[in-house]
Amino acid sequence: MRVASFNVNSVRARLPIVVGWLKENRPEVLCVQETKVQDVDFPCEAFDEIGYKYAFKGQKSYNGVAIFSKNEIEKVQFGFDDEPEDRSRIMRAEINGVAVVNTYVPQGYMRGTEKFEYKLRWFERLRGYFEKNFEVGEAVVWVGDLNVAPLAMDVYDPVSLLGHVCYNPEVQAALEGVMEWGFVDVFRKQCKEGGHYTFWDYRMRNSYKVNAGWRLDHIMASEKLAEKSSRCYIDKGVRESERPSDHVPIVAEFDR
DNA sequence: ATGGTCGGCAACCGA
Repeated sequence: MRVASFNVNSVRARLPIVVGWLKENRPEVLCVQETKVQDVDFPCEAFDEIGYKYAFKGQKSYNGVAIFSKNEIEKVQFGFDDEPEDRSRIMRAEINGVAVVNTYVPQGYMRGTEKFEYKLRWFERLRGYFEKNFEVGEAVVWVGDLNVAPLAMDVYDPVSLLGHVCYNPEVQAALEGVMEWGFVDVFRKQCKEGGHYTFWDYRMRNSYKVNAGWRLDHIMASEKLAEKSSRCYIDKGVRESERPSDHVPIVAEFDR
């Protein structure tokens, strides 16, 4: 099965791109982040027409997560279990017997702020979430915009960017704390070379052209599932579209 | 490679 993750930066603004990408690629699972739409306004019809099922939770203007699948999406839950906040940042479901967790991790604004502390705490809560809801031996895939570049090779300029909220030792350790539950970075397992990015900042002129990017979007698989991974790639094709997102999809393929 | 652009939504916030 193929599992993909894509920060769409508004599912309505990017509707032709998302629908076109699903039609062309037909993955079993696509997780998206930053849908930026309230549930009543979610563009369901466009996905009905191409034979994709969906589950989503959003809010006005910010955040919002969704899962699309050709197959049944079962056991859907939003948020950190019973906690009311962040229901539009984390969701899970079961698809084809695989547990799928889709997250949009808080960006963190700046180090030394409450928002950054919240981001660090968010990873700690996530570790607890995996411990509580899943067994290390099962097939779990955790994907999303994690807002962390794990290694120096995952940012375009590791010297000047060191200390950024998405590239510093504290967030890297926070991510590592979740990984230690039993996850494998599937892209890094399949590709050892740096310079492969999933995000290019809109605010930096020509960032895409000069490949001034970051690897912030990830597909993490439990060891049992990661053993079955056969490919993992970043799909930059969507960049050819009109009005592309600042992120591109990442796709992982697992043998049955 | 050292800078600013988007999306949502109606003034700026968040990335």
